[in-house]
Amino acid sequence: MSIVRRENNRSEVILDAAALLFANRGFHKATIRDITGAVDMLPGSVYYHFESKAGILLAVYREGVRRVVESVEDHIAGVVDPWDRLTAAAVGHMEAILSPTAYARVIVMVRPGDVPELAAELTAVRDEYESLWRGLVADASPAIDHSLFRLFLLGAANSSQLWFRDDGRSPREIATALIDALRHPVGGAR
Amino acid sequence: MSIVRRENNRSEVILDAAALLFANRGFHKATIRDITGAVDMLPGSVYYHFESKAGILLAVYREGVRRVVESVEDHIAGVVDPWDRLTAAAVGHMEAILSPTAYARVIVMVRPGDVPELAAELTAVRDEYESLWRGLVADASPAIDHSLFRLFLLGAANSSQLWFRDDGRSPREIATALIDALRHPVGGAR
DNA sequence: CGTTAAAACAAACACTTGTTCAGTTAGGAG
DNA sequence: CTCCTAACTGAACAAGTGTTTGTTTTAACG
Repeated sequence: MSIVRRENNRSEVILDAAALLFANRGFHKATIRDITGAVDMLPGSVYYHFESKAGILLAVYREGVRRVVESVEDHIAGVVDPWDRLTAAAVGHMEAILSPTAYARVIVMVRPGDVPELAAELTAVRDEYESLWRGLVADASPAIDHSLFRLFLLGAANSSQLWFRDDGRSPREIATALIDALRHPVGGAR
Repeated sequence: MSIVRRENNRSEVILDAAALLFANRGFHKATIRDITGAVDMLPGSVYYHFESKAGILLAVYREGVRRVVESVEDHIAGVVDPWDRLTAAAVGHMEAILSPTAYARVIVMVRPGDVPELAAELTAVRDEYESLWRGLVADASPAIDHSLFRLFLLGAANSSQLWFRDDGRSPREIATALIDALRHPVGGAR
């Protein structure tokens, strides 16, 4: 009657492989065979652990968001000045979505619309994260519209995944430069 | 011996349909049958006009870039002040990539990495366009690194495709707000 | 008209996709 | 040891993919 749970649970291993492949190739180009091949399994075996391929993505996506949230909260902890908080949050965000761990990268790589059956749920998960930013932006109280400011900020940050290279600027430097660009005047007189 | 060229060339019709589908669903989720179905053809018929599915994408992509370039150049024509030029260019860019015509939207929707066989070529085409921005940014001469400034700017602009809605702010308003945010001080003292 | 080539059809091909499922293996419980 | 079941295999399936090929239709030209 007791539940038998072996410690050798490979569910997480599958998720790790899936996260890496989803992040690198996108959801559709990463096949079940790619994932199982990376962990020395057969295609059918994943269906003991997960309901479907979409189910794997959802799990990866949730974990990805969890890690970004964790990273951001770690960075802003104890920081009180609104703009310093914004910078800290940007650093946390950037480090997460550029991390080779790949979980957080999936959030940027696969767009909700890529998987129609999950679109609503993925958007909800993402929105929950963005609401964290709503507070951060509101506290810094920039001159322009808060909503646009947040969208521009996250848009610019996430796009870094397209051009970021390990031998270039660090995520921290990029994040700091981004907030600086939005905070301080850079243009000439009008 | 004379070349027979019918005026009823459906190549463009195919491209229009492909552009729309690529923009809405992405390259891999838009099938040849989707494209031909939209123009009342059979799957095999496109291979008279195009070498492959990737060939269609390349044609759409090139046309998309051509249209963005055209839009940007139209908007900056005659504008001399560097920051005004930047704003005008942003408006041109935004209107193009948010246009329902779909050609330019493909540039943002499908990333070079989505089609490995074409990655180099797509990147080259895109780079050619971005070099236009190199000049614009350099002329405005913002305080921060030109390269980062351009990447942030285009990243934020392109991400608007994810949240833009027809019943909200116009592309022009969004573009203007973006440049304004990067130009004027919005933050508190430090 | 008949000839010629453009343009599209019709039907398949070879392959990959996610998924299913009866059977096998292996480790903990009694 | 025996039983149980978590974990996985092996092999297939049905649907969908891009593409090819031989044939037919369509329109321009002499």
